[in-house]
Amino acid sequence: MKHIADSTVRRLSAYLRFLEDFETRGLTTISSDELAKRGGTTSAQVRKDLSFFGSFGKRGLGYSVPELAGRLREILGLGREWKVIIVGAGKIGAALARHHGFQQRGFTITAVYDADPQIVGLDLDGLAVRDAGHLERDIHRDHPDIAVLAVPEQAAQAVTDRLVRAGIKAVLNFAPAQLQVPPEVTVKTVNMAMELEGLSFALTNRE
Amino acid sequence: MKHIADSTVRRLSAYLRFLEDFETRGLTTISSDELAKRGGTTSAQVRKDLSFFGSFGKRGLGYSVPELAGRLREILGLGREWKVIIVGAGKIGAALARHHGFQQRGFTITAVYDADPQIVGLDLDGLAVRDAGHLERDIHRDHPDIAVLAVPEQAAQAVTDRLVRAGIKAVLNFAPAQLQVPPEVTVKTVNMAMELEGLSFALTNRE
DNA sequence: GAGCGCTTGTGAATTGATTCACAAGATATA
DNA sequence: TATATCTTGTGAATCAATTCACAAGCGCTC
Ligand SMILES: NC(=O)c1ccc[n+]([C@@H]2O[C@H](COP(=O)([O-])OP(=O)(O)OC[C@H]3O[C@@H](n4cnc5c(N)ncnc54)[C@H](O)[C@@H]3O)[C@@H](O)[C@H]2O)c1
Ligand SMILES: NC(=O)c1ccc[n+]([C@@H]2O[C@H](COP(=O)([O-])OP(=O)(O)OC[C@H]3O[C@@H](n4cnc5c(N)ncnc54)[C@H](O)[C@@H]3O)[C@@H](O)[C@H]2O)c1
Repeated sequence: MKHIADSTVRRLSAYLRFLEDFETRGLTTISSDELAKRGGTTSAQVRKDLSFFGSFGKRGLGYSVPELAGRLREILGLGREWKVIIVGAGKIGAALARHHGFQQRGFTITAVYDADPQIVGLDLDGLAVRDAGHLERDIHRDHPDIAVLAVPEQAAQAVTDRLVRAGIKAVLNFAPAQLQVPPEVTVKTVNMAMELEGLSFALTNRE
Repeated sequence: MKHIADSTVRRLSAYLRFLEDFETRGLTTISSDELAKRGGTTSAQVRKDLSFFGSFGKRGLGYSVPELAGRLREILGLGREWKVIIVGAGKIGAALARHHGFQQRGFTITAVYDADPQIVGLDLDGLAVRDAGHLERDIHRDHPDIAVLAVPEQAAQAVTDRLVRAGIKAVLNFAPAQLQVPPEVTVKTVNMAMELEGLSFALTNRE
């Protein structure tokens, strides 16, 4: 398959969210223009994004809301359950573990780990924090798909190396670090400090 | 000034982080190539990024670490304190309020708000959660620079409208919503569901 | 079933970002 | 002062993403 840009995937994800909203409001068809308005883009962009994967619309009519939603779920790989583990049960890790919004898109948090004996064993809305020493054993046994990294910056690379060695192929990283991984592993980093600095730049260099 | 791409600003932010690391390790000069290796980019990219703002290096030598760090702080607007308020003191809002990592870059959390009377008054590491009803009054009085939005999706647009009307010009949004704001307001959205879906896509469409 | 209004799908054109490649400046050495 | 070595700064070239623009398809009406 042709290479798909990251920005395209993000927009597909946004389109799906809008479609689900339209679906609950009982609408059955939608045009690329309505979808674009909702997502702050253009109708040509919407059609181009979809065209990488096939043609899902009807000329003169638009797209069937449930059909397009289904296609997008398929494209994004949301037709199955993904097992997610969280490493680091501190402030951000605990907030994520107790967030139930990911479940509805098929991301199930199956385990949470920490290295601090004070934290191991704590209950996070029904999930007991496990000992990070058992990470490898558990990964070999349970085969989680995605690891969320919520440990301090200094520990981030070392924990990543352990995860990768144990077979993890996808990491969502919250530490403000540029992680080194082999090419078959995908990392997405959420760097809040960087976002704040982007705002600082915008406020400073407003013309 | 010429328009600067978002991706450029993010890289500048990353360079600054590396420079600070080099600084603590006692290094005094660095080449664009070393900076590039550390940030997973190329030396030409580093030099091009910097060239938008001036020429800070010495041919044959590289860049002075403390000087370049200073210039980057200036460019990013980090030479001052930014007052940040957090709206929504739930799981994610509380985690952010209790995170002390933003302070060292000059982002001071000055207040946290919530609409739930059960939550108003709670102490978050020394910050008392204020009543969201006082948002406008407090913004007029304290002039915060940046608002972090950590309220449920359904409340996000309404709260944003209130913030914008009260004069806020920069918003860091954690709700999975595409916020509508006038052009003089900058919004950055951290959408974790979208990041997870990006990983799902990568795992599914691996060639 | 011809004509009209609407919207898709997609090559072509354009705009934007990254990479190339090299002249020119800086230091060091003799 | 001449020469060798290194690395910047930047136009030009390439690569990538977005926008344009329009032929073609679909449904509706008469
Ligand atoms: N809290 C926030 O709002 C926030 C915001 C932005 C970025 N971050 C980043 O997220 C990461 C976590 O932040 P936090 O505020 O949750 O910190 P925290 O100190 O509250 O939590 C970190 C947890 O990781 C655990 N840990 C340390 N080493 C470990 C290891 N090797 N294996 C397993 N667990 C380990 C610690 O015991 C601790 O419980 C940091 O990198 C931080 O910079 C946090
Ligand atoms: N917790 C997470 O890990 C996580 C992850 C991804 C995204 N998010 C998003 O972040 C947002 C907050 O999530 P959360 O898990 O912290 O939810 P939460 O329910 O724990 O907290 C939300 C808080 O906002 C407050 N609130 C509601 N309306 C308000 C208003 N009008 N003014 C001020 N405060 C108001 C509520 O009282 C509550 O305390 C949501 O949009 C969620 O989708 C959270």
